[in-house]
Amino acid sequence: MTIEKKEQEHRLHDLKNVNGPVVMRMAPSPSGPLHLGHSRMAILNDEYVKRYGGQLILRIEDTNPQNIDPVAYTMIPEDLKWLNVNVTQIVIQSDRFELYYEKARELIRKRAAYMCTCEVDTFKELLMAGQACPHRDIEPESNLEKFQEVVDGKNRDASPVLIIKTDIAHPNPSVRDWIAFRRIKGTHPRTGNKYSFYPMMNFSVAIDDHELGLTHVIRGSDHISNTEKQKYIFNYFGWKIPEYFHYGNISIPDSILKTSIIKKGIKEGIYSGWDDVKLQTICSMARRGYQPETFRKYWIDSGLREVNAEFSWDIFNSINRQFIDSGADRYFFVKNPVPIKIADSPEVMSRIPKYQGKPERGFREYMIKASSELFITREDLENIKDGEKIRLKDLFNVRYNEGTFRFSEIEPSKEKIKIIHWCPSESKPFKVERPDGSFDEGVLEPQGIERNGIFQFERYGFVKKVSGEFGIYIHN
RNA sequence: GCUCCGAUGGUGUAGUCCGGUCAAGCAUAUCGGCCUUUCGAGCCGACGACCCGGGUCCAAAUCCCGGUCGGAGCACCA
Repeated sequence: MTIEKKEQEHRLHDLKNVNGPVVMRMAPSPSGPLHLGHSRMAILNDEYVKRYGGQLILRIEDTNPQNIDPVAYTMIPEDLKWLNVNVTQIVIQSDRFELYYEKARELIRKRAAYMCTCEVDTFKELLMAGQACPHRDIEPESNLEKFQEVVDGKNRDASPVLIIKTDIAHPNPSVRDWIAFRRIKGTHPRTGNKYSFYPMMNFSVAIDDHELGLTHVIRGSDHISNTEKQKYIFNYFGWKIPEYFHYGNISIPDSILKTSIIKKGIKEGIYSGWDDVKLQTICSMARRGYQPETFRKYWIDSGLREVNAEFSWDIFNSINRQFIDSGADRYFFVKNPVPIKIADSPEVMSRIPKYQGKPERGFREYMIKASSELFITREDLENIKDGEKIRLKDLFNVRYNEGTFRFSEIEPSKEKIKIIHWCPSESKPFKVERPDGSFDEGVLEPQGIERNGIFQFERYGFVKKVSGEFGIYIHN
């Protein structure tokens, strides 16, 4: 009997209620460029649109002028392009304020929304007690008037809000009569000072999800109660509610993802910019040598569950390794180099394959003079025992005795001995930046100097080489 | 305060909706071996899991109830 292993490909589960093409969206706020966490929703949405056909809308949610960094308007589409996410339409919410106002007026006329000028604390207290605020039953005409006044920017001193009527006794207090618009001070990067009464995310999202014809919305579990709130809008208008799926949040260890912290860090010089190696922004990870395919495979493999999970750098790096390994020629980089002299060695030509098992890729060749000086890492030197024989990879064997290396033989030993890498004396200084911002300093073999790109430095790790003297560590 | 969700090996997951093909798949980690020279890449192999209790059923990782544990979110950010 032969046991056949069934090859199981990781596959995202199907979406519910798919009838024909889907319309989906991703909706980042433009507080900065996209990061690793964002890439998940982008790729997952993209995968489903690829599966079913349809539209993928990028909707930039810039309805809070205090939370916008203008660079995001250009960086977000670039990040998505790099991730190979196929956006079919871009919608910017700040283009649509008039639409939101119009829908708000309709809701006021339906007695589904009202203007309120209660103090924040008073309003909250009433809500917690399940009591209506005195403004709740004011006639639509009066509300429309007040709404228009605020939209027109009159009565600057008060802090009016537009509230959506839901259920004042709803078991979840946060679902009870929620705020749809509030006044925000500050200049909007795209609309300037034209508007000051801004829609809350729950309002603009509900309107746009309908107006843009969304069929399926997948988003984080942090939106569960928002979905409930937004459904009130759909019901007031009699709109068809999209199919929602809420996935669990992924916590990404050892990462800095909060744009506010990143911006502060950039200002203070802790980070060199959005693409600083210490950050997990898409632009940084791209610069560091991560591949777009890695993001996609990782997120598909992780699946789409309602449970929260933890991101695994081990697995992510392992996937990336699969994508970069075959393209990465090997070179010797000796970190913390120590020059050693080999006694009694003959002149030898060392011929090292650029890629093990693929001679067609070529060789690195070095003529090593008799009794030459070479570099090895301090770590290797410290670990050599007196009397030990070791192999200098693709060169010859040496024996270490009382502080001196003596040539032993060219042919590889039959017995197992330690194999270490080395660099010829004419190697050049080279620096590698680590993901924590520290630097490894050493020497790189001469033939590795000219070429830039992704390489594996043997026994060290994969490095994205950006110049003749500098590279960025990717992972081992 | 309230609402919601989940529990599969060290880690990340597939399977759970529609119970049998699951004596549980994949990946990663670890360990071992192999590449007639990478301790760190690659290839091969091994190890290793269905939270607990009860119920339904011929049959439960899968359905129901209880418990325990864990997580998340919300109240003028998105």
